[in-house]
Amino acid sequence: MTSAAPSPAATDDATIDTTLAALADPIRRRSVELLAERPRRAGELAIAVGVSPPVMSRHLRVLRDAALVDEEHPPFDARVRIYSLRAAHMAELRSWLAEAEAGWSEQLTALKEHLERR
Amino acid sequence: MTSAAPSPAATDDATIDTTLAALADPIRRRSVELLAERPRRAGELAIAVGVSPPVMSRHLRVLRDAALVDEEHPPFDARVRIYSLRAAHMAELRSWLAEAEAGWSEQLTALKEHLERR
DNA sequence: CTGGTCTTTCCCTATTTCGTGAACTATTCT
DNA sequence: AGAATAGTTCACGAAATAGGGAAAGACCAG
Repeated sequence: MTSAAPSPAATDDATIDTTLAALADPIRRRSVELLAERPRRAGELAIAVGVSPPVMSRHLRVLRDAALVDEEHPPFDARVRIYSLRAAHMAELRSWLAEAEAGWSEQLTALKEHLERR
Repeated sequence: MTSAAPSPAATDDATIDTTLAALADPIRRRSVELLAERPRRAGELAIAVGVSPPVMSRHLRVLRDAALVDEEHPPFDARVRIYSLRAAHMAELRSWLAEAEAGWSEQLTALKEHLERR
């Protein structure tokens, strides 16, 4: 609305919204799982998850915008892009989960009682 | 496709996929936050999150399909639907997160070593 | 310089989803 | 019975997103 918008930087654009939206896709989540083991190249990921390079590239872009992965050029071959996991913004998701679970714990107690009474 | 589809029960249809997809929406996540405090009626939620009843109803349907919330009719007024949180399928998300984080911890260790060696 | 490799971007179409407004079901109140 | 309430479902069009394939950009090897 106002002309003097805060204009959040692309790197800072990662909210819980974008994090969850990024992880909501099976291919992206699979990629994250693979990257959890060790950093990998884009093409390696494309083959591993079974998608074409263009599709993989776009999914990696989403993960990058969500600040879930980090892109880097290896010194030996500048064509290659090596992707690795960033833990930082995942912590935000974790804290949100923990907060929500705090509320559940109360209801969990009630649920347990309910189940035991059956 | 085939007429004899496995037809997964609506209650059992909750995978991590659907869980994350459900939580990816701001309105739905806000609803979950509100339900974490205490169970609420559908209309109450609609007003709280600032959406029209039809929209709220649909979002609640998504949360219900994801097995994140539970619907129940109160004894005093059968028109009302009271929604409450279900913790069960969220545990799946938590375990997935923990698994992914297990992979990160190794990389964090390696990173620390790398930084200390410089 | 030329060919081959790794990855991304662009154009296009198909599918999904969101929100609005009207209509509908079920239930309560007078 | 008749009107009002609580909530859901069914139209519709608008917007975002996913996938495929062609082509471009950047780079290494001969």
